[in-house]
Amino acid sequence: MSGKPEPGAKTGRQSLRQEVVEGIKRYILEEKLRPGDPLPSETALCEELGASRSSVREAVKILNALDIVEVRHGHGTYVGRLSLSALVESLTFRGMLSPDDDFRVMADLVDVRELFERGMAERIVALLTTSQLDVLEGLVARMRETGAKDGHGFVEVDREFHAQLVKPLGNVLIGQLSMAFWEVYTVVAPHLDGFDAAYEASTIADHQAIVDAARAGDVPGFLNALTRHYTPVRRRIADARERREAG
Amino acid sequence: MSGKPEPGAKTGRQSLRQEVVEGIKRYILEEKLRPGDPLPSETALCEELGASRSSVREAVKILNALDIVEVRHGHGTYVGRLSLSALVESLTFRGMLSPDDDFRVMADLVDVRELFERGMAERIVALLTTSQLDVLEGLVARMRETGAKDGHGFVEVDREFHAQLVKPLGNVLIGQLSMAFWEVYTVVAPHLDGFDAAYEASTIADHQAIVDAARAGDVPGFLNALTRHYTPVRRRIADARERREAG
DNA sequence: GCAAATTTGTCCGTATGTATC
DNA sequence: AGATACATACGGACAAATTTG
Repeated sequence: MSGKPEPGAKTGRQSLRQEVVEGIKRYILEEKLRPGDPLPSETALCEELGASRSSVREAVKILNALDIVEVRHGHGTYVGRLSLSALVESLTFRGMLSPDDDFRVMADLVDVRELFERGMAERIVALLTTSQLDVLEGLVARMRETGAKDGHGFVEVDREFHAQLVKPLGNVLIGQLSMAFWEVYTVVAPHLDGFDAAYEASTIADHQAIVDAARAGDVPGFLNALTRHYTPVRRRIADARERREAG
Repeated sequence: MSGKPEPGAKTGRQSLRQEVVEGIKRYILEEKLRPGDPLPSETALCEELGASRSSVREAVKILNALDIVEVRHGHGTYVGRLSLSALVESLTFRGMLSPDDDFRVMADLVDVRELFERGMAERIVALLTTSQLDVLEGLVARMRETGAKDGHGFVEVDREFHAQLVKPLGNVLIGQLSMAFWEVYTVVAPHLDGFDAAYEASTIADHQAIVDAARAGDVPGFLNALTRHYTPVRRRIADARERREAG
């Protein structure tokens, strides 16, 4: 029980930390805990899993990075929200790291976002209710008001628009991935030198066209509107890339 | 420099650990390191970032979970591969956790995989070279040989097939996401009680049909083949769900 | 508002396992 | 085999945050 790491279990075992990680995961599964439920304190986990506090802490930090566990200082440890925050962190850093390939990361990102909306176009148009369409219309209206003065607010409304767009699908994974990519895009884009973050005036009209086509049940029109919306985004990335290679 | 955590910086700051996380990321960015490049040792990072080993270790473990950093015991710390391993871990656990909603996670997963291939159908058919088609054909042939005797080998070939299918797109994100979802699926599926993991005999024929359509440049046929391939997968998930709700 | 209790955050010192030379 | 450099793990102590009486 003291310093020694269990000389009895000499059989080739993983790092103790990894054992603790699996132990905590197993604990959550076996106790059938749900996001937000409290976990034993660090000292309690030490006893339960037979490890020192350092090992338990490192394990908890790993699970925290994956949003499997949530830690509140001076309060306790809880089951995490299981969001895709780890994907955001990882992809954001990848976008920052690549020295000349960073534009490709952004292009790939936008491609996937467009793919989600194009590929689900039929279902989106069919499933959007009148009230959901009104919400989208309201967001476009907010774009018109916010657009000129507040850049940050505009971006936020834009985000919400695309979140609402894929919502009727009922596929939570698509929604979360879409938002994760959106977040990565907005974080990485400003760091690309020569990147023009300004939104074209046409952006608002493009969003309006998407809503109009959806309301009319016009799938081809919906797809056309998506093309008009994403083309300038792709164009901006390509322009910035050329500008760097040139200048 | 001793025990106290810099009383001078009283301005509302994050946890020191998070500071160290950001510090290490900044170090990699500023030094323009690439995956595989060595990082300073833990003790060196302690000095450089003004933190104790515990804090540095916890920070390194967090970055390790995101594959931003890779640790080799007794050797050193290196820049990670920036894979999507964190997404796999996170989604896998989500699939295991949900008490009755786990089938939905799987269904969402399969939907996205199919969406990738359906949405990119035109580009895939157009971009697949003859040699790439031969590779796909060879994988189908290996399915025929491996199929009966070795279930695990079959699954591996299946995985490789879909990896090769999205490869010509040149969108690394789609390829990695596709493989990540595939991995989650194969890990979670066996844990769903009443889930029939056996592959239908038609699976091989469905893959062959995909190759044939692609070789013929027949996009509608390619889409049909994808439908035939994914329908039984979706059916199996729906069956398992009904079986649980019934039994 | 204060103080006590609980819990996480941070530090240090030391010993051990592992890989390279 | 020995030496060195590194990550792994332990245990104890104190600081900081949060809740509760």
